[in-house]
Amino acid sequence: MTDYPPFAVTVDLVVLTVRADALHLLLVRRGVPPDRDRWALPGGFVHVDEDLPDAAARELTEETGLPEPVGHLEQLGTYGRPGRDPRGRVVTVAWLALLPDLPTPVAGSDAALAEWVPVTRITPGQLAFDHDLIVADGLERARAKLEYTPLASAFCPPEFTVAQLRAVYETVWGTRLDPRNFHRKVTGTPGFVSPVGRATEGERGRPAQLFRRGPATRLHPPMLRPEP
Amino acid sequence: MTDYPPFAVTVDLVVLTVRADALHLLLVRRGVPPDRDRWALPGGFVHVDEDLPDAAARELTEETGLPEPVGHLEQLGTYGRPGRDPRGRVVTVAWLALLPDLPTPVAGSDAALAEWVPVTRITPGQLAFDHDLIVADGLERARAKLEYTPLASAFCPPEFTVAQLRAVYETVWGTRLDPRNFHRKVTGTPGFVSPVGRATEGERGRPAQLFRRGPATRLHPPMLRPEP
DNA sequence: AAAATAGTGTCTATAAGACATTATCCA
DNA sequence: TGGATAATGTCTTATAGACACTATTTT
Repeated sequence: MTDYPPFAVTVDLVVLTVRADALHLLLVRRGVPPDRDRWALPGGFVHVDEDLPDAAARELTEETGLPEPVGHLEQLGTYGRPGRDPRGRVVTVAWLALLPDLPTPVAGSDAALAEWVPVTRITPGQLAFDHDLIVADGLERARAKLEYTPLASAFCPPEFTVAQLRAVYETVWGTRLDPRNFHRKVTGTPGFVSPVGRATEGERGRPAQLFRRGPATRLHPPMLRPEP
Repeated sequence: MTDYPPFAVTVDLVVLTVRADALHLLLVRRGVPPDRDRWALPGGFVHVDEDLPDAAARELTEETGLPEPVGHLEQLGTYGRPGRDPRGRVVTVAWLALLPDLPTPVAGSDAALAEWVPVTRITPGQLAFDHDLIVADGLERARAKLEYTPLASAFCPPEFTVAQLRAVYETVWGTRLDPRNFHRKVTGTPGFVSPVGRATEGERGRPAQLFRRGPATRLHPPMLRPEP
């Protein structure tokens, strides 16, 4: 083992949520060099005896202040270009997290410096290290996954309406979808959503049926983005 | 940097090809401990000043003896469970390579011990380390990517027929596809393949038109696997 | 001529796009 | 009652599945 070059291994998180009809990314302002006072992805070093998914989940709870696991967390990719971190040879395993809009805003130890930033506000070169690239990859992954998985519900609370789910698609894709065709597609695709049997109360207009995430892991057939 | 636990970082390759109507995986028999004499994925340590894609490409050429880059190489995922390698904390970045059936069989320095093994011959627990899991993930990735990308042509020589391309799909998916509907789909999807203008010669039956890989990076609409 | 393989055409079933209508709440 | 939102229905178009037929080569 001592014959081989030592690396530091970190995890970095692309944490996305939908709030106020805009896609938001969780960023932290770096308090220490390098890239001090610049925005960066939340993350940190992997512990000696820690598996990679555990490290990602740990950082996610630390940065969001959420005790229980909600939403969705998956590995995005690994970035290790020499020179990407001036401190030395650091390889980072990036993860993509999709979370509902949290009623409890971020609060916790590391979360004090964390902020939700609309992805439209992020400009190239603004982020520390190679985090621009990682964010771009994460956004494309999220957009693509909505096509052939039921993961849009990861952006929703446990019980949600078809209109809420449609808002997720429209926000993440930046497109408008026909409410009637969307309703037919969602309720007609096996396992996409499961009806709760109750409806919303106290809202404007006709009450909407509530649904939970269904058992399907893939959508058959997929819901494809409208072509440009 | 010295405050943080040191890791070794390796790359491992899931190299697939289609030969004799069967999907084959490139495996090496380990010549050194640990797991000596067991089958394992080709791979090795990342060099100090080497980017991860470069390390993967280097290992690929070393193990296959191919000088020029052919086929397709993409990052598959990163595996770092503590204890996955008895030598210490080793994180491996796994890559998926799709290659045409090479007229020159594997030959080269490290390639002497490399062999093409039909994936149906691989039994659980047969491979070293956690390579069973990596192979399973690689196979699923390859099968899924054929649905919505034109990557099946990465298994073919530069010029190929529709029947050859269909054989790739049938072999990777383990299904039979209707030749006429497949022909319509391939030639009708924009950018999937580009006609060369020549045909095969000296084969049995009517000569087949030759095609090259088209400019598309995604298939619209995708070619979905037949449901079970 | 027969066998083999390539390519085209036709009909049907399924799903998506466009859009009208009805249903049920709150103010 | 009117405004707002949810849900259903209809028509058209695009695509996939099933399958018949024609075309061009080798033997």
